Amino acid sequence: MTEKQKEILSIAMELFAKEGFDAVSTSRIAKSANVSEGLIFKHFKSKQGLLDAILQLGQEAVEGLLTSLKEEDSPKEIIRQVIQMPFDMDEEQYHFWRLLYSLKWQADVYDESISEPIKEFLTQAFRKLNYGHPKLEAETLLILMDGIATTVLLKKPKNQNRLMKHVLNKYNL
Amino acid sequence: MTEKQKEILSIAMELFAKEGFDAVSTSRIAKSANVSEGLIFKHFKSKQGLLDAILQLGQEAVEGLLTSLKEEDSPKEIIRQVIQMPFDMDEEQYHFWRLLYSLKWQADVYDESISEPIKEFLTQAFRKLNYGHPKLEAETLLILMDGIATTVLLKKPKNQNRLMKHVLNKYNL
DNA sequence: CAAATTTGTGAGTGATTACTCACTTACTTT
DNA sequence: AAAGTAAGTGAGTAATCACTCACAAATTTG
Repeated sequence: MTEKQKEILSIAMELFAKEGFDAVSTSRIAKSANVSEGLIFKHFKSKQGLLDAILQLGQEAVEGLLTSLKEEDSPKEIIRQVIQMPFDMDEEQYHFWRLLYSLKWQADVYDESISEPIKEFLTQAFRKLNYGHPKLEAETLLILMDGIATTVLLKKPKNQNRLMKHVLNKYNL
Repeated sequence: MTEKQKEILSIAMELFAKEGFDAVSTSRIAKSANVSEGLIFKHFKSKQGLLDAILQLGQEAVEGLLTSLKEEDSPKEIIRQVIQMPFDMDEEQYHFWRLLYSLKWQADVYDESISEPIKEFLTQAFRKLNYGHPKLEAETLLILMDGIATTVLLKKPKNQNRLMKHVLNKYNL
């Protein structure tokens, strides 16, 4: 991948995440990335193709995270890691997730395939801990994490740490 | 308010909610509402003005809900009502909330003024019930409700009732 | 009833959109 | 070094965008 390709992807992800896919024009992306507009279409075929490439890269990064979860077998540790996830994101992850969350609301593009495997792990973990309704418990925790991710992505609250500890405490961690 | 005005507002809210503010053109709104495009601008000045009018109406409807919460003084009942909120929406409320939630992700328009008063009520309720950290508890519940509202608005899950009862059960209700 | 105001139309506006294309420049391969 | 391929440019395109405006129809007011 060329330097300019990487630059286009990086700038586009940041702009899409901050302002929304529809609100950012290919001409603005080209200017911000110091690249001719034509190059975007040479490499990514269309604006949608550019978005697809961004999502593809992010998806692969997420799968890396999942692998480390898979190797963990202590149920308490699995739950702890899931709860901690939204609280430690670097800037690139931050942009990716913000983009992904904003795309949920665009017509019919919602995709829950990312959280589905995590739900499986959580269900197993709650079952091992003898929770009454492990699947429902996993769904509820995931929904809570979705809410937490949303507030972190949108509001960057100051007392994230207190919130995290409070949630961990609710699950005796 | 004219019939055509109401029609414009209703159609625009539905389209904005389903496809996003940027993705819907004034020309499409006019066609869907069987109205000339000029009329939209005569009544609402700009596309942004149309959005503002929609949000204004929704805001007023929400304030009605808050009033009934205010009159409730049993802490358990307050918490129960907050938890039940996202599970009973009529179609118009559904469109309004979906629009509001999608707008969160547009650049810098996020507005938490709607949930702020609810947070106050909840904090008081948790305090009355001798929870250790009533404010943190209220924040956490609101974040969970935000996550639940998101899944209801996006996925319309089949077993909403089981989820609701599970959450109520977590708060001994 | 007449005047005035409001409601409504539809053809137009310049600006911006995603995208194309003929072309040059840089790098690889033989 | 010659030929072939990939990277990159920038001016152009038709379509669509939000918005305006001169005007007509309907309604309200004096």
